[in-house]
Amino acid sequence: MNLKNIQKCTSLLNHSLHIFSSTSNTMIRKLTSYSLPPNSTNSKFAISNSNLKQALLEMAFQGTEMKFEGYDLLLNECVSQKGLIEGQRVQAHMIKTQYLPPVYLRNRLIVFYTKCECLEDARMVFDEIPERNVVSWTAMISGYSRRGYASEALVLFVEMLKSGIEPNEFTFATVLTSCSGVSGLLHGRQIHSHIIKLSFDAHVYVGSSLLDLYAKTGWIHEARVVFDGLPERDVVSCTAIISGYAQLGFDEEALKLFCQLQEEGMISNYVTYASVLTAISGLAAYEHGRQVHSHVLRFQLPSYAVLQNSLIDMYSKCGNLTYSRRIFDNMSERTVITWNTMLVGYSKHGRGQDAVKVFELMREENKVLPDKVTFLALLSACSHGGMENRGLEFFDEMVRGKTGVEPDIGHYGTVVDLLGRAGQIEKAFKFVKDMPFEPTGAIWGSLLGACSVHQNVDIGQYVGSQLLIIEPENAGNYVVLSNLLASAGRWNEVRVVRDMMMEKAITKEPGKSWIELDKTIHTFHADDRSHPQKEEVAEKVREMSVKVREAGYVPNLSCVLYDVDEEQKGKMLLGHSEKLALAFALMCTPQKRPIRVMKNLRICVDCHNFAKFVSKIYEREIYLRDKSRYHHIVDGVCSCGNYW
DNA sequence: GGCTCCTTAC
Repeated sequence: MNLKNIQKCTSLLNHSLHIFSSTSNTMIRKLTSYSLPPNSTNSKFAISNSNLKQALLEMAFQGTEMKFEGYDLLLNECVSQKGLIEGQRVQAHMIKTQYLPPVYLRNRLIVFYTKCECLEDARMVFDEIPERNVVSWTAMISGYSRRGYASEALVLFVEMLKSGIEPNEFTFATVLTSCSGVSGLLHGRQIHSHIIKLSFDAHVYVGSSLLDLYAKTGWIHEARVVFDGLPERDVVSCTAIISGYAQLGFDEEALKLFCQLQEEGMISNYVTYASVLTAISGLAAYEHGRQVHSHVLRFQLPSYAVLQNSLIDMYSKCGNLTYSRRIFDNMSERTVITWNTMLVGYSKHGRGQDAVKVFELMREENKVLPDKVTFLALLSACSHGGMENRGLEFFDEMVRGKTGVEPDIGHYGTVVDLLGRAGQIEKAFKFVKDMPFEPTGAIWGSLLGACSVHQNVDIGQYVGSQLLIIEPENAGNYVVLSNLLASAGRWNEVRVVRDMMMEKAITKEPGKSWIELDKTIHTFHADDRSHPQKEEVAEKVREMSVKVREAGYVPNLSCVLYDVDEEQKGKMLLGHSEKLALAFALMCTPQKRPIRVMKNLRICVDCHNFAKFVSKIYEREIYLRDKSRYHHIVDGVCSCGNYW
């Protein structure tokens, strides 16, 4: 567009200021301020391959009279290209040529503005529609909901009902996404009955949205009922229910359903794979993970960052950091989650140096800014990797406002962990007392753990008493505290703590371990009597126990929290689920093959020690993943350095 | 013309 046209366009737009009153003054002022066309080579339309659209746009800029079809085409293009300036010009053109757009075009304008993240402008258009129809309302509700303005969306939905416009399947599918949290469930239920009343409950999109809402608020059973009741299923509804299970930690159910639906012919998309990979990561079901990856490669799905990120996470949680890093290195566009996932991977594997290197790479590239999670992962990597000073330096940078991320309670917690792990109990204790937040159960808990490892009974006793006030229901706290007191011979206090525990009838989350064999998950509970091969497993454990004792293993009886005699304690230790899983793995896998055992809680000291002996005697590499990190045990030595 | 599912940390 030449200079003459630019001038013409500008003066025409300036004219519009006083001519039209149908659009509010602020809007006109805003639009006229955009009246200078951008350099046409920079314009998104300049690279658009449609000559027609280009011609139309230039006509519009020059003030040529336009009709419905022209505006329609242009706005459509503006929406898909997210061309904010171009779209504003199109609206400016309507104003200046006194064109009064029908509802249809005004709805297009709402969509255009919401897609360009200009919600206020969208609302202005919405407010000025003389006869709003169901599409106008839905478009505006969708705009609010997409941008995270849930309550605005709900308010508008209620206004819509009051105004007498009846919602349809589009409206319901949209408005349900604005219901989340506890109050969301309440609204969701009300909307659900409305849906049934108006007979939209058989609609797939509505159903997907509805079941997703139930899943997100924790009502997975209701979600499943909605899913099973759908007359037809599509990828999205299937993904929603799989993801629902995975998000709530029902990993086995998620994976099972995925396999079942796949057999029934479901064609997955990248969201489905990302969702099921979350479950696979939780289970560390390596064989399933590899299979999903090969599916992704075979079907040549485009390299969506979301999918790549979940693959990185899957490999890291299945113990194969090399593959994680390979995918990471091959990515052309990394998001902050990509970097975080890689950092978390190194952190969980105790590879602090590598984590710091990745973080430095992130800073050098300077394409993506670190966020809260980045620093959480970085600090925890320093902590697990024994890099106390490096961690403190990073934290100091945060406190001095040099990182763009303000430290929150979570970051303070990792510093407590860092100091405690390094044996600086007093410093850690002072840090907790001086920090600008009220200490949480997690923070006292990590400090208590450190006191226990480094045998600081005095601070430990104080920390423990604080912890029992905040988290009286957490059995683990009682166990650690009573063991610490026992190790110092303070038997009376041990008795008090144990009595408190019994009195409050605290139930510990049942420990379980599992392994994957030929894509089947075998789960073991302590003293398992349910596994079909329980006899052989028990026999194998006895055999292992004899062999490791010969090699110098001594049972650590303090890991038993029940008040029974020593012989009984020894027997109970051998019933721990990770030992059963280990035994089963030795029985069922060929010699020399690495063993991968997963545990839902933190591994106990005795089992850790036991596994080290097993790795040496049976010549097996053992990958042991517990709740907080990875233990890679080779020839009797663990990557965690005996501290976790 | 306006719909649904999405990866990291606790």
